[in-house]
Amino acid sequence: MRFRSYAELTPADLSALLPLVSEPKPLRKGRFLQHEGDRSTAVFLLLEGWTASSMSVADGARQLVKVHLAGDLVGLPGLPVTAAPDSVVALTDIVFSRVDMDAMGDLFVQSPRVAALLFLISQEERLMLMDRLTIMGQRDTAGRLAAFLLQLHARLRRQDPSIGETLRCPLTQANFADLIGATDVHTSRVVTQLRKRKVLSWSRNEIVIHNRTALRELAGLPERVVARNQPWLPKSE
Amino acid sequence: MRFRSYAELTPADLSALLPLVSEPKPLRKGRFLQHEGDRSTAVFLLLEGWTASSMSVADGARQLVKVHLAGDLVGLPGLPVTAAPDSVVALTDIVFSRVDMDAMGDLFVQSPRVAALLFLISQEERLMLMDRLTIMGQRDTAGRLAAFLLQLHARLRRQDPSIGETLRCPLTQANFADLIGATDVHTSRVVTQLRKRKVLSWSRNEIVIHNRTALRELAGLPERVVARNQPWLPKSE
DNA sequence: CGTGCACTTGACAGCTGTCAATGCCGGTGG
DNA sequence: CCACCGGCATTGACAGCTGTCAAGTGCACG
Repeated sequence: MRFRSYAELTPADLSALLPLVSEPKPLRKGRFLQHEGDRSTAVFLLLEGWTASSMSVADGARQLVKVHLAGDLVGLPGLPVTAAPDSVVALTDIVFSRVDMDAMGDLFVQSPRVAALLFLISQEERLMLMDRLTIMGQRDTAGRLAAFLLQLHARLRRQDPSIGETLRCPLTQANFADLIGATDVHTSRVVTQLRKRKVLSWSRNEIVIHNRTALRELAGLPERVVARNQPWLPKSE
Repeated sequence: MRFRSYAELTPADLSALLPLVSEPKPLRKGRFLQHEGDRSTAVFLLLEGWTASSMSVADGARQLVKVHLAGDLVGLPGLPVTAAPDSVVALTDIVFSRVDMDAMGDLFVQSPRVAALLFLISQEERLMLMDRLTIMGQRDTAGRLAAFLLQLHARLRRQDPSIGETLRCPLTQANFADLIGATDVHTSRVVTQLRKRKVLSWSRNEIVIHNRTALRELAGLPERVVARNQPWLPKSE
């Protein structure tokens, strides 16, 4: 669970979270959780698997805005608007649950601490988007790819520290291209170069980082360090 | 105030907000509210004027991540991390106030409704970043400029509907270049083209939109419509 | 063994960055 | 009142990264 990154959860906190989720439902790879333009601004909790949210522009091109991992809340940015801004597609077979918004309202009343943690997580999402925006504006394709790999690796490693420098993921090179705003062709060329320079190895579903320093230099952004247990957070109960 | 975009504020709501802000302080144009890397992760409320937050990458290039207007909270994305991720510079003479984080914690306890509104505003910020990310990945400089102008105009118009199609702002073309990830030289060329096509006029501090449809097409993203008075929001009191 | 998806490679064009010089305008000082 | 100055914007020439089109390879799966 994302919450634990910021503070310990008491039993009371955990029970406050329970009403948010209903029964888990499965969905096949390739199916959509939501389409852009949908009137229902639903929120989901991803329980297993990978999803991606994408936004498409006039000429049909699409940008992958975010990759969701198990434990991530999906759809929050659609909350303030009347139509879903992004499509959410399952990159693998997944298990998800719908989040009841009335329960979300109650959460703010009954568990200020958990609400504050949810707030913190949203700020972290903002920061990740700011980083990606900066990278997109200032770095070439190699730098963009490096930055995204580092960000994704950090997220995966938070879930499972035992992965070391290995990144197992269902994303294709075309997916990475959509994530960093490049074409699949050019992304392939860049990957080939990074392989030649022994920065990483990259086979179908497994990427291994060999030279993290080189990736950091390509990316050009500092690592973000999470601040845990902030003193201003409301106490549990 | 941003909050009013989403719901009416009762007197109780307003009084819940008061402890957040201390005495207003002025700051000269060009001075910094915060530097990237600062250990203090402070939050500010901008009361008058314009600020911009920027992130710089290894080679010295910098990306303007966001332009803040009066009423905006500044520094929230720095909350989850130990060092300030962005620098905040005053684009004009400004008046600001520091936000007391303990009061922020109390806000979650004592006014769930206002906390939920703060949460909604953060989701809106996320959405704006997602839009900008998509634009950066998928559109050329003309499209990026168009999209940013539309987004900025919508924000200004929310504050003051009487501005019509005119956009008065202290941003230079070099600022716009940093905002959309282009060089000042190329931005100037694109502005010249848009002028020739009678899409807009652009003089030092005043931009007038003549053909909004053309801008929308260049941008390639739909307009976002705010959903007010959502039923799940906690009631006041 | 055939089919489809993912990836690779080559050739070429175009958008955009870089370098450099010039023009414009408001503010300052003589 | 006029000359100078600095910030901002414009224009030209050229190189380079990246997109596009197209063909080909390799691997997984039925």
